[in-house]
Amino acid sequence: MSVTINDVANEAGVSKSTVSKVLNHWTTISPATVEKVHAAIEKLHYTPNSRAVNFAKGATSNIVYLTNLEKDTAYRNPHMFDIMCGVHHTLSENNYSLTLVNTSEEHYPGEKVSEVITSRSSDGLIIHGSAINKEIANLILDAGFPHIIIGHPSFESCLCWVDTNHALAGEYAAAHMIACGYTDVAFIGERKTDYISAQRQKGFMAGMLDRGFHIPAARIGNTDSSWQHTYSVTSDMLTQPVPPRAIVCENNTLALGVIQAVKDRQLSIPDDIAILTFDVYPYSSIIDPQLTIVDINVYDTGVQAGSMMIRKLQNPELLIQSYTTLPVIIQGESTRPLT
Amino acid sequence: MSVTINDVANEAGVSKSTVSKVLNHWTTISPATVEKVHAAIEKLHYTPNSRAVNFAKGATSNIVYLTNLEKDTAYRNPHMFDIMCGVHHTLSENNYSLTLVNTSEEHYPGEKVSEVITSRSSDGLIIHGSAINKEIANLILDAGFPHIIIGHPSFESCLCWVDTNHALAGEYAAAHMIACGYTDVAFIGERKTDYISAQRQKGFMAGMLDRGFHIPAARIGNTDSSWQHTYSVTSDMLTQPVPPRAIVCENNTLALGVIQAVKDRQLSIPDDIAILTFDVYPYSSIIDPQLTIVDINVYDTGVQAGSMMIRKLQNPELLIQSYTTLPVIIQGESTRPLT
DNA sequence: CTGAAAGCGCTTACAG
DNA sequence: CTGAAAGCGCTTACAG
Repeated sequence: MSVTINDVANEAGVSKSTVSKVLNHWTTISPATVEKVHAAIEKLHYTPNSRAVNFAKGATSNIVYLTNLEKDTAYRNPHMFDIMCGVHHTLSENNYSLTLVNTSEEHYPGEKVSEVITSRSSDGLIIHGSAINKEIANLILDAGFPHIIIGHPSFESCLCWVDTNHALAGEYAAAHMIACGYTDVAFIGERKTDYISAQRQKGFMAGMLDRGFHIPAARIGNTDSSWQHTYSVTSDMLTQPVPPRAIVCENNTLALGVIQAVKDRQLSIPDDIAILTFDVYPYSSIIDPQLTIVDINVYDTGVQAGSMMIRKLQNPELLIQSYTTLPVIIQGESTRPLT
Repeated sequence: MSVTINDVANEAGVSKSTVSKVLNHWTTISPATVEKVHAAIEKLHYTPNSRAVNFAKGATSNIVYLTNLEKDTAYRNPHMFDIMCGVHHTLSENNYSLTLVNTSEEHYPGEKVSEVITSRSSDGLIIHGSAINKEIANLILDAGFPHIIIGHPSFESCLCWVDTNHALAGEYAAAHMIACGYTDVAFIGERKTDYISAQRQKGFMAGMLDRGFHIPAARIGNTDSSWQHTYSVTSDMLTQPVPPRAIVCENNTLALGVIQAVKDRQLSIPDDIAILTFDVYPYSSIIDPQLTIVDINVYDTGVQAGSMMIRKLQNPELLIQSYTTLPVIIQGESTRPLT
């Protein structure tokens, strides 16, 4: 039917071993032969059958992206797909393909991972943080299967992972506020037990302190993440004898409550109260006023995870546990340099 | 190294042909033999090497999802990923895997499609409407490669596609308005040349007419999609001697302009003016008031596309050109039955 | 109902 | 620098 390596060998007048070596860029082939083989390939429009290549080489040039995929996941968690696009970009540059595997419909934990590992249908596994658990960790570790987890697993292990440094993003927030001239800045976060919120707060406070400004406890508000609670915590802060000059909100949802509390007090943003938040959310664009945001480039996180996977594949012994963060300030109308 | 079909054959005391037949559910094997083979498989924890299976069968059990993937695609076009999740769901139920291929970084149009087709790395191609063009169409058609396009291509062809019936969604909007008791309903859409807007308008008007209500031209507003224009078109409509009782907005972005125009006139939603729009957008949830929406279940569109692909694979001659739409009314606070 | 044998299209030691 | 041969682990006519 379709043209095979034998047809090319015949056309070029060489053996199929030689054609294979040309295809795989062996350096021992004479330039003249390489030339002949290429001419034959062109003439016959030959493309290697990847199924045969995979089988002979014992590898697939395919990586699995393991995550939870349900109706509406795309709306609720667009970040996960942005990460995926970054992963895809790097892998595709390195001639690897990316296959999706869904853990949300498993019959038992680890079902899909065992399938991937035992069926030898891919060379490595990139796992979104939301899909990792101990069962999966053990399967991977026992099999010695190449993997990268996106997001620090919540349990101790010698898994390979990449994660975002949220404290660093908090420092960026502090740096921006100081650069604008705001020195009395409050922080509205989630519960103290929320990992990301706590990290951002820590980084923010450290960043302020490094620049000579200590943030007192009265300037820190912890909420249960609800609109109502955020509104009331913010209102309390604004009615103190000396209200803060600026507020860092730990996320966009909190920002909605904070903005309303500020507006209801007839205060102007940013002239009376400046506001900064983290992460571009799907609805960031219609928040009024347009907020200044410390955004984490999660696409880049995906790109990094892809590179790590390529390195793992070349050097399976490699233990990777790394923080990779690219924070970006997106300047909105809710902060402005004091003149 | 790992356990092969030969090991299983030895363990079970049969030939590897027999093991293969059991694996492939041939009906000619005696129950006793099937039993023995299964026992051996269990004992050895055997899983077929999918690379070998693919090669021997001349198929991959893999489908490619072709689309544009860039940084921020996930935020700008979450619908595309929701469709993808639907496709993945169906394929995975049928033991097919889904591999992502990106057309946005091609060196020349059709590059990725040729690769997919000639490398025989997948059994079929599902193409998101945004990625289809004539080059790709010709490659697919010439190769006779199994494919489903999601979205009616803009050019004439005998490609297989599935698409959404937007006129039907328009009819749903009309039905909902009438059910609430609103009979004098305006429609605010995009330019007349916008396909989706025109279809929705057509369906809406037909739906109203079917129920005995003719919508006059003065109740139709076409905009250039900008906030400003939408605001002014709406304002004009509201200042007519008899303003409409309800407004159907062709999308959420238009709805933002419409809502502002209504509010600025001190009119109450839905008591003075009821509002309905189409599609759940990422920021639908924070629009105030929460809008009543005719949503298209695009996950279901993906599910349907997946089924179509499975049918195509079983019957390659099948020509599929079908509208598959599952509109859903999401009741918000912007419409309410008149009592 | 079962098995021996050929074949799927490559890669890779190995010999020359 | 090149080629003959074995091998990768299955499937599938075909014969019995």
